[in-house]
Amino acid sequence: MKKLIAIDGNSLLFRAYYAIQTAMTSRDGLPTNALHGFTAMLIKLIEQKPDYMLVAFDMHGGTFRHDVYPEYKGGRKETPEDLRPQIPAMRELLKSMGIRTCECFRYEADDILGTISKMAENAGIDSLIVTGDRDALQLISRNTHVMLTKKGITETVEYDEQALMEAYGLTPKHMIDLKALMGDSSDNIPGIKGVGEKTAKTLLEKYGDLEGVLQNAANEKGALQKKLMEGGDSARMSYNIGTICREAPIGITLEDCAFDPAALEGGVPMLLKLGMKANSARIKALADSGKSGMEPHTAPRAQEAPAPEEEIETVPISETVEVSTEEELNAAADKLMREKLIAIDVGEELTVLTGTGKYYIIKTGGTLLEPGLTPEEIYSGLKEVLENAGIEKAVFDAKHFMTELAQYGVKLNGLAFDITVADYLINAINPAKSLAYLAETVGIPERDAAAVMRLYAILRRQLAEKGVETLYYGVELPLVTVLFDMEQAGFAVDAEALRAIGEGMAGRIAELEQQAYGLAGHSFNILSPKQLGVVLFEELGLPPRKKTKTGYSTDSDVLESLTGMNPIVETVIEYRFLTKLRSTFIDAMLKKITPDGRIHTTLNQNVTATGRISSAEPNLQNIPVRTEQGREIRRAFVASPGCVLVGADYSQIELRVLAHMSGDETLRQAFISGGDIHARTAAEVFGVPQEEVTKQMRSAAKAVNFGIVYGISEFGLANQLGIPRRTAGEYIKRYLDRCTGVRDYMKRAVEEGKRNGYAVTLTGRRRDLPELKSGNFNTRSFGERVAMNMPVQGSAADIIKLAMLRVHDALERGGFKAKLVLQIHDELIIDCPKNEVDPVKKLLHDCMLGVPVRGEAESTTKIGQKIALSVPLVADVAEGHSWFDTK
DNA sequence: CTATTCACG
DNA sequence: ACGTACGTGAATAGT
Repeated sequence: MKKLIAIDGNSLLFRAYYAIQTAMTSRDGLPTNALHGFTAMLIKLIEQKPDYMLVAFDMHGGTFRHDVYPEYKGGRKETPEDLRPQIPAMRELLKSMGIRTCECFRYEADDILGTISKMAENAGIDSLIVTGDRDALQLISRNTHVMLTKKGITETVEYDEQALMEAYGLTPKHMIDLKALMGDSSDNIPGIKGVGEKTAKTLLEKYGDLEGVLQNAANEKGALQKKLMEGGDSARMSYNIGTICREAPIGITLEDCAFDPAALEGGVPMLLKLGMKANSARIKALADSGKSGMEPHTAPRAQEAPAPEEEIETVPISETVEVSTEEELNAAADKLMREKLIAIDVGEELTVLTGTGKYYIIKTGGTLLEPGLTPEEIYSGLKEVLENAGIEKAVFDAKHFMTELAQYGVKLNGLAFDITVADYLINAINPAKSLAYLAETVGIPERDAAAVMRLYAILRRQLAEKGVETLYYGVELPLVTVLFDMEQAGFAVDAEALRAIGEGMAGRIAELEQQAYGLAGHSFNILSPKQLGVVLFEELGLPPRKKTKTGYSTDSDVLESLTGMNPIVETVIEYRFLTKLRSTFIDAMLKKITPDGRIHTTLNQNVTATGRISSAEPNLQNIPVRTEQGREIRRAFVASPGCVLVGADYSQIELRVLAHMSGDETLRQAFISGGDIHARTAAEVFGVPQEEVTKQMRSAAKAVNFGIVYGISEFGLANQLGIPRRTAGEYIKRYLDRCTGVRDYMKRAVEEGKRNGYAVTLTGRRRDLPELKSGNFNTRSFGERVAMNMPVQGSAADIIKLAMLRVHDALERGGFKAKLVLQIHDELIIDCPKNEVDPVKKLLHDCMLGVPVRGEAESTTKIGQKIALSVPLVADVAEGHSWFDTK
C-alpha cells in the first residue's frame, strides 16, 4: 500500500514557532526557530518513507468562507513579526529538497489537505495528514489518518477512526456537527450560543447529526429548545464554513507530489546556510539511503492480523418492527410483556431487542411534521413492561435511564445487566463513555439495543474470565439502584443559611482585597498566579520557592513558607481561602438547589480507578471540614422537615484494611487493643512510651501512616513534613523495621502487580498496572505506588459499598422512611424521620460493621461475609439537625 | 483547553 | 540518577 504524507505548513510553522521560543538566527539575520522545529518534524515524517509528500500553505487574502461569513478568522492569529519571513524561507527550502508545496487562491491549507487526501482515497492510497489543527480530524477515514502535534512540535498523536472514537467519542463526521453546534472561538465560528461541548455531544448522541438535532429541537425542553430553534440558521452556516472542502481547485495531481528521497540532498546547502548543521546531516543521510535503494520504498508495516474473532453468540434479529403510533406502541408493549429478556437503548430513537430476536424501533419525534411519539407517550405505553420485574433488562447506563424514566413517573424493575458498570469492572482505568465508543472498541457492528444485547453476551463472558462475577452481581449491579435512590433523595439545603454565611464573608473579602492592593502599591488580580507571582517575587522581592511549568508557584505551601516576611502573604492566604469558600461552596451550591429545596448530586460508579464512588455536579464529597470556618458551611446541609441527619464514619478504615491485608502483627495488635493509632505509631517510630509522645511526634507519625497507605517514598514524606529527606527515610525505616509485615506486603504487592499485570482488592476488583512495564523510572515508580495503594483504597471502597447495600436493604425491609443521602468514602449519611432515629442508628452501625441485621436478605451479604477482616472495624455514629452536627 | 490551585477522603 | 506521595471535582485565569 502506498502512502501520502500531507502537511499543513502554516499550522506546523506556527506550532514550531511557539514551541521553540529561544532566539535563533541564521548568519544573515533570518530568525530560524520555526524552521528548526519544522525541519525536525519533516525528518521524522520522511523516516516513515512516504511515496508522496505535499506541504500545503494558506494564501493571503480572503477565502470562500468569508463570502458567506465575513467575520471568519480561520483559527489564525496575527503572524508574529519574526515568524513572517520564515514562511517563504520554508517554501524555498522545501522546493530545494524536491518536496511539493501547494497553495490555492481563496482556499486554506486545510482544504488542500482535504482535497489531496480525497484524491489519494480514490486511488487507494493511504494518507497521513500532519497538522496542529484539530479541524482536520473530520478528514479521518479508514485510509486517512491525522497526526496532531501536541505540546511542542515533535510530540504527536496519530488518530484513526478508533483512536478518535476513544479520545472524543465521536466519528470524524461528527467533528463538523460538533463545531457547528458549539462554535469555535478561534475561528470565530458562532455555532449556537449557550451550547457547549457537553450539550452538543449529548444532542449528537441522541439525534445522530446536526440536521437530526435541529429537526428534533421540539423534543428538547425549555431554554435548550429555544436555543436550538433560534440558533438553527447559525448552526447550519457554521456547519458549512466548518466543513473542509475536498474538491478545491488545487491544480496539482497526486503524481505531482511523488516523493524522491534522493532529491533531498538539494536542500543541504540551504540548511547549512540557515545554521542547521545537525538537521542537514540527517537530511543527507536520508538522501543517501534513498539513493542506495537498499531499503524498500514502502516499509513493510507490521501486519497486525487481528486474531480471528471468536464468534460470540448473540441474538440474531428475526423481525424488525417500527413503532410510530400509539396503536403500534400498545401492540408492541403487549408482545413485550411475554418476553423474558430485553435490551434497551435510548438514542435518537428508543430501541428494544428481545431475547427472541424481535427488534423494535420506537420513533421519537411526535411533532406535526414528523411521525413518532413523545417521551411521555412512549414511557407510559411501556410502563408495564419497564416496571415488570419478571422481564429482565439489559441497559447501557441504567442509572441514567432510571433518572430519565423517573421524570415520567416510571420505575425500572428487573435490571439484569448494566453495560457501563460491567465494563468498569473489566477495565476501570478507561471506562466507556458511550455505547458507540464501546461497540467500536470491542469491534462489533451493532448499534443501539442490538449493541447492548451483544455486549451483554461479551461482557458476561469477560466478567467470568476475570473472576469478578460475584463482585458484579453481588455488589456493583445492585448498587446502581442504591445510588439512584440516593440521587433522587437529594440533600436538603438551607439556602438562607448558606447565603448568610456568604454575606458574612463579603466584607472581609473586600477588606483583604484593598489591603493587598495597598501593600502591593497597586491593584491586581490576586487570584491570578501569574500576577501574584510578579507582585510577590519581582516587585516585593520575596524569595521564590518553587517553579511551575509556567512561572513561579504560589501555592499554599509556598505562601505558608513566606509568612512573616511581608504582611501581604497572610492577606493573600486569607483572601484565597475565603474566595474559595464563597465561589465553590456557597455561590456554586446555591445554583444547584432544585425547586424541592435540595441538592441532587450525581454519584458516579465508573470513574475512579480504585473502585471508589465519585460525586459531581455538584461534588458533595469535598464540602469543607478541616477548618473551623469552612466547616460552618455544613450547617446549611440539613435534615428534611421532621427529620434528623444520622451520620457514621469508619475510623481508620484504610489502615485497618492494611493491617488485615498485610497480616502485620504490630499493626493488627494496635487495632485489636484499640486506642489512638497515630500515637501508637509515634511510640513505635520514635521508640518512646506512648505517654511521652508529643504532639509533633504524633503528627509526624500520622503523616507516616498516610505515606504507608499511599505507597511511601522518602521524598514525599519529607515534603509533607518539611523535614530533610534523610530524616524522612529514617522514619520510614524505623516504621518498616517495626512493622515487617507491612514491608513484606508492599514488596508482595509490587511483585504480584508485575507478575499479573494488575492489582486486586479483597473482593477481586482489579486495576490494570501497565505503568509497571514502563522503561521510564517515574512512570514505573508511580505504578509501584499504585500497586501498593490500590488494594488498600479499593478494599475500603468495597467495604463501604457493601455497607451501603445492607443499609439500603435493611431500611427497605424494616419499612423505614429514612433514606441514605450521601457517601463520602468512609462516611454514610441518612436523612431520618425523628421517630426512627434509634433503630436506624443501630442498623447503620451494624451494617457498617458487618454485624448480621434482622430480616436481611442473604444475597446481599454473600461477599460481605467473605471479607470479614482479621481486625475489628469501628464506626462512630452521630446525629443532628445539620451535617455540621453529625461529628 | 490547559494549568494552577484547593476542597475532600 | 531519576523526582514523587493515593484517589477525586471545580473555579479561575489566560493562552
